[in-house]
Amino acid sequence: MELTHALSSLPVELAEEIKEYASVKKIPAGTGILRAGQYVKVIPLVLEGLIKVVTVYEDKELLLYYIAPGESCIMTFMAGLQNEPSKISAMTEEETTALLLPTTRVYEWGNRYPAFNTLFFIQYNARYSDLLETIHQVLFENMDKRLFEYLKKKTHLTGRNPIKISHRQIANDLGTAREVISRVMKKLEHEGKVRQYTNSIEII
Amino acid sequence: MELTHALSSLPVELAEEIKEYASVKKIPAGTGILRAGQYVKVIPLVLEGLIKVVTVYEDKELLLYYIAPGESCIMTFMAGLQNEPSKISAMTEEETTALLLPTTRVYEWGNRYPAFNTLFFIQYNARYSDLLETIHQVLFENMDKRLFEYLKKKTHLTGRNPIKISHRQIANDLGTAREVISRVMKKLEHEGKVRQYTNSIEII
DNA sequence: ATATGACGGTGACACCGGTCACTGCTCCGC
DNA sequence: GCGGAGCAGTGACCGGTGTCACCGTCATAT
Repeated sequence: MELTHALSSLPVELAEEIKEYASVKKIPAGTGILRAGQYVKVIPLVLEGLIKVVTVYEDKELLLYYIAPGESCIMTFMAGLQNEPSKISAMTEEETTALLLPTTRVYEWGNRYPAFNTLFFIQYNARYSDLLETIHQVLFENMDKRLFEYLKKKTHLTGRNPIKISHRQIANDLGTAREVISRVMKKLEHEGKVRQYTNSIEII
Repeated sequence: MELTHALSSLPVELAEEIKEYASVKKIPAGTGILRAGQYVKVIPLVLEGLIKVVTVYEDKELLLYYIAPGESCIMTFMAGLQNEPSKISAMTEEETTALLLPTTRVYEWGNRYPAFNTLFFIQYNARYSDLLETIHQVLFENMDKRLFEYLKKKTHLTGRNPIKISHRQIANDLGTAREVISRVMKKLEHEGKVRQYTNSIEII
């Protein structure tokens, strides 16, 4: 996604000002963007790539949602707004190019351009919905379905079908143990929903 | 909480305008405010009482969080903003007086008074954090702790200690079965953390 | 007084998922 | 080639919790 397109919903004047003060940065895959407990100085807007957001709890973690191109990590916005430390962690899942907005400017822009706020309200919205869906899955679905949904979402977001990922990775994202993933993967394979190759998994 | 105090963080001019267009309403306990799938015309700001917000999933439900005095149900805001149906349900837990803001005015106010947006950002924040905590509890804690935390929060929010509530109610809120609550309550009682009377529960 | 309905208590049971212990495989670096 | 690291597969086990069946108690309505 190009920069101009990402800002197309905003007044031209504001878009120009953003381009002036924000910087575009290319971030390699697997880079930590935000650690829980950390304070924040920039708000990223993803242009290309994929960021994943997780919550950590007593050495276990859980994938909360992904941030796709055109979206922003509002947790950083939130953290800056109330000057609170972040409750979540974020890292790049793919190589990612992002527009980095300095927090100080962001709040100023919000005051001067009402449309700028709408953008963040929409983001809050999306994240809230994501969390709600995560809750539903965690509480009401069993591993079979959670795992399958996870794989589907992953192929959909990355655009790759045999995806390269280890069982351990999946277990981390779903907040469970590796053995469990092994077991359930076998079951899914048996049901003809997935196929496993060395080093990768294909959805059918 | 009085109306003027609730609006004290806003510019006087805006507060006056709000008082002009919004209406204060007293709602009896147990009234449905918002049903999942419904569209919204007013945004409530709680002045007195307590609203609870739940999500429904295949005839089971789960308490997401409470809305205390001074807070607002941003899900209604969200629903109005994108004209989407609500994904959650809300009802009064206690008799509640609320300030009802007509959605059309709200967006206009957001445009004219930047400070008004901040108020909603803070609310979004609070709800996001609530959801995150709910996720932690559901995924990482067992029933013992979930139930105890639930009771603690309830006494804290209502200000009553022997609280009047049925096992079935609790089970609904925690998204589990009545028998489970019976069982775990016995355990908590045995551990000396709670006491059960006919019709009510006391925390120790 | 009796019937009805809501509530709580309880035992038996099954299932899911977390844990442990161990095996075998592949890919490296030395 | 050898050893170590990381990964997947597996069987055994167990604890938590959802479910079923059933009973006793209490309050209320008829």
